[in-house]
Amino acid sequence: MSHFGRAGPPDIRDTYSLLVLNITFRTTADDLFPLFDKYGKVVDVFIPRDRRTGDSRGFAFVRYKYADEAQKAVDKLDGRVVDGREIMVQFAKYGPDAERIHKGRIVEPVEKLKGRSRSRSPRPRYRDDHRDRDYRRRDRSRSRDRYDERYRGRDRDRYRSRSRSRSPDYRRERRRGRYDDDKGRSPSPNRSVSPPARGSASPRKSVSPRRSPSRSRSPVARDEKERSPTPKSVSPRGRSDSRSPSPQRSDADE
DNA sequence: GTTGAGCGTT
Repeated sequence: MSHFGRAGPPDIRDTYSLLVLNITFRTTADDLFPLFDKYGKVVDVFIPRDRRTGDSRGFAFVRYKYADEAQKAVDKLDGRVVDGREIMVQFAKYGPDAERIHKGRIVEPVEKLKGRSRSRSPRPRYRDDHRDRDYRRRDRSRSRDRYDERYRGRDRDRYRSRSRSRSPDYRRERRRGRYDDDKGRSPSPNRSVSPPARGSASPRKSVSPRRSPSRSRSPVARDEKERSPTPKSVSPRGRSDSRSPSPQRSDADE
């Protein structure tokens, strides 16, 4: 039914892929299908989602059967507000398998229709094809790197596949940008493997400044207070759960 | 519950 992209690419003999950007994170293919289908024959609608979380990335791919209809949808739906967000529809350039050309068949309406409609979107941004696209890729990481940093090194390779092979030095730089305070972590190899005893590891900085005084002053007293905050009227729900009730496990975990 | 430049799967 509306499970587009669930069974993989249906048939891309001469379908034109449109890239829909700036869509809401909760917009599904079902919402885009009737929207794009009204302007032409939509072969398939696919919305890439996260590998780990499974959430939408914020963009979708709409495949049209004809380029004229696709172009029309781009001109009509591009810049249209969907779900309260303005979406941007444009022809997909980067494909998993060079959809632009299929078996010698020219499937690139962008060149043919490029001069047809110049009104792209109310929000024209830099579209540098031969420009240094390294900075843009690095820049967009600041919003989704929170996931990338977890599986970096595995699935990340496939993402880099579509891009030109870059030196390994590049990825170090981009990740260093996030850890500005990590500039001095290199000469401290033992620091990476010395978090066993947080109570005696860093006597100088200790852990948290807020809970530090409580512990250093009277660790037992705090425990008692947390365990029995108000003897006269204790909460029936058990607010003693304020902090992790199992700190011993967390210590040896990481 | 968050995030908003960009390009895709069985």
